[in-house]
Amino acid sequence: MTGLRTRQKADRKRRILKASMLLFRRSGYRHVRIEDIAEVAEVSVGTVYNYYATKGDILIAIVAMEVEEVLAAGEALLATPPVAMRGALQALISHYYDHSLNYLSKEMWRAAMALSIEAPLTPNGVLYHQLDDRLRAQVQALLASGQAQGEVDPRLDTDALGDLLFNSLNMMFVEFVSDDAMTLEALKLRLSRQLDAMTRVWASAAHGTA
Amino acid sequence: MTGLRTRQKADRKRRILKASMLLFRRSGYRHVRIEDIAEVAEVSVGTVYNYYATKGDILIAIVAMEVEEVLAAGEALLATPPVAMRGALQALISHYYDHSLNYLSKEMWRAAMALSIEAPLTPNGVLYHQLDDRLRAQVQALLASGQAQGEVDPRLDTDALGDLLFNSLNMMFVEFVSDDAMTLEALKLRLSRQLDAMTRVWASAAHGTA
DNA sequence: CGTCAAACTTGAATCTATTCAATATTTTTT
DNA sequence: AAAAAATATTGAATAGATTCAAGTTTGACG
Repeated sequence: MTGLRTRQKADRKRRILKASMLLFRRSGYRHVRIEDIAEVAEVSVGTVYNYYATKGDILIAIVAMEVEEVLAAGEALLATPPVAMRGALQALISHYYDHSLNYLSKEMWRAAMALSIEAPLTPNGVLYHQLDDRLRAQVQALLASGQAQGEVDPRLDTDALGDLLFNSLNMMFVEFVSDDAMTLEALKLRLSRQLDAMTRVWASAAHGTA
Repeated sequence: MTGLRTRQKADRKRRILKASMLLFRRSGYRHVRIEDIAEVAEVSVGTVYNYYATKGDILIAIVAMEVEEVLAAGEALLATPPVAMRGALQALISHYYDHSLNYLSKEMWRAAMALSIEAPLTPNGVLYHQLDDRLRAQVQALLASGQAQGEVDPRLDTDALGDLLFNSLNMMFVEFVSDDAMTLEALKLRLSRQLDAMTRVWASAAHGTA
């Protein structure tokens, strides 16, 4: 049987995370004070800091949940090799986007991104960047698998193109969360136009239709 | 003749900005307290806030100086239409990168980016995004001019491709400033690989060499 | 000049994230 | 099961950005 202390620890940590999610979504990350979280989680301010080193850590824990789910879904998509690259890319990335507001509000995303940029060497920042790298690798893997199937011109540098595309989709996501008025639809439309521009070229190169 | 008050105002504002640049570069944005700036600028804390609404405003003012210079140099490059698109893009973007550490340290860039993301609606955030948009427009204009000259396949959507490329170069810059060990060389190499991947395809499309 | 209003400056007070020394609880040892 | 050790909790204290009421300085006008 688990020791009392171990159970209490897990329970307190869960309560703190749950309270934070609730409050962050309701009132915004910035506006919520540690004191508020402590109150809802029924612990003291000091205890919150026993479980999470900073307020930002709590937020990044929520981001990690979000991204892990998206990555898992991405793995599933990658498991069945794509029929058409253009559609597969659109599907993968759209899924990233569609899932993004499940746990986090736009304001929470902004705060998380700001954190990861401002303090890239904290455990937080490192974790955030690792998640990004795994997403990037997924996009690159999809392109590589398309190339292996002859869907993509074999002369293309799929790693570089995947890098290019991932960077862009990531930056577009930054702009999406930076603009409360921007819809998912608008975001996906912008993505779509870039995918068209990219893949139209590939096609012409691959089939020699110039 | 200018009133005394007007002159004093300009003088104080300049002193505050100068003191801030000095201190930010020497000790890092985070580490510098408004009190330190006030002391070096020989004004009180309250006065600093009379000229800049927040600490971040001072930083963004420095960023704006930096980016305005880069934009001006970019205009010059655009004035003489490119001979080879690949080289022109590399030259334009390399210039952005090379100039970037003239006024700002990596740590200052990180702080500025974090600010602009976290608070996109403040005058600060808006200004930062406008600067970004002007840079983006420059990349797109270069591509468009290359297309007008027949350097780039006329069927390509240069706005979308410019958007794609700009997003990527911007995100790579984020990663550059997030990693104190990363050199400008490494950054430009990564860019170069993406440009190769992009332009190799265009060339084959444009010249029908597939 | 002398006076008044407008525009500035000032630093003490406020608001929050974070730290830390004092307690309190749980586990281990005897 | 008492004592000692290990581990957690607590909230008061600290630090630094920002605010604001009170006090100054400047410029306009007689």
